[in-house]
Amino acid sequence: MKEPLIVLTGPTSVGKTSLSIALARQVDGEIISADSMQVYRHMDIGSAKIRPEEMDGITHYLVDVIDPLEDFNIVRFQQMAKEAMAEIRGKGRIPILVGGTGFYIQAVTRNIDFSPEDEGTRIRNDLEAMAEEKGPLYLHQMLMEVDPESAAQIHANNVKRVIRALEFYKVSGQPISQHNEEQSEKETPYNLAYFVLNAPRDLLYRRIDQRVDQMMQAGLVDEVRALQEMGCHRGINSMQGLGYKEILDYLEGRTDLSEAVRVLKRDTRHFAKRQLTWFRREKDVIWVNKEEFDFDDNRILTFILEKCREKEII
RNA sequence: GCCCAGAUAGCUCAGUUGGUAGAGCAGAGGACUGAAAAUCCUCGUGUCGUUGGUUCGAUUCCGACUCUGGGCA
Repeated sequence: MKEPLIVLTGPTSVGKTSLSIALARQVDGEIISADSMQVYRHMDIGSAKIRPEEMDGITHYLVDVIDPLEDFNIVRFQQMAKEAMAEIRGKGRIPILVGGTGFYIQAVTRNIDFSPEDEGTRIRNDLEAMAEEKGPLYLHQMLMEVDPESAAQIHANNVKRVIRALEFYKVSGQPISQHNEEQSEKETPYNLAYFVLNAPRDLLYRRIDQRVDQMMQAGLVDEVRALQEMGCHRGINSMQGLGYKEILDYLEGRTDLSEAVRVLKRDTRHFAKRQLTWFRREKDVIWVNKEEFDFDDNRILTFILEKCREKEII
């Protein structure tokens, strides 16, 4: 019998957090955060991080574990998530993956293979410099020569993706297109129940706008200023998060505050849309449309538990 | 009351030397396998304010009207 794993996700501000606590209570589970920003310490308001008192005694993993100046990525996430799952299972409990970073969830549920690459970053810096100097088409040409299949799939303007493909080829000697194809054929090693919480688009957007206003009232500007004083700047991974890059733009005088807030709301709406696109593509996902349950969390929870029983997870 | 300037896509506006129109933003869809809250791609028909006139033909020129700014009384 495969080991059970519950996933609870959905677009930003749909209401995952409160539901996740109730779910953990019901199934005797512990929560692993699948969120690329809540891993960082000192980034509480902007990442809408769960507060300790909200946890209601449920153990959380991968929240507040990385320094904002440190680099974090999907490989480290996958490794730490696997360790957390082992620990939870050791206690006889069920791991629940909760968060909005679809790529991170996929790394776990499909157990994507990331082989070690130490020299990656040096190559990456060289390629970035080259892109800067000679333009995106030049790099795309380079990719065309070593991995025509990837070159056909990746748009030349998508410099990050082109660089990664080139980097992969240089380090492994294998085209990334081939690697990706192999990985995409993998089946999940878990007995999986993958729930995507969703709500009507206009409602979702209204909640996003409201939530940004609440973040501002809660002192987002002060939080970002403190991070700035710790040495954080827009070049590092953690400061690419929504709420951080916009407020940094304001603090560094590139824009005024009302414009920063406007852009933050807009980009958060765009982000929610991209999250939904990602989940639509994932197979074997159970959609939970809140309006079908009259927005009643108890009814939603009952439905989720029912599905978990069907799959013999609980 | 008079004078001037506007009235074109959900919003801000461009434009048509008269042959029924296009940008940005908003919005929608998609990609994604070591930056992923990142990065990238695709998608624009709307009584061109209303109504007469000139014209083969008017959103474009002329008149009247309505509304919105601004100015003068």
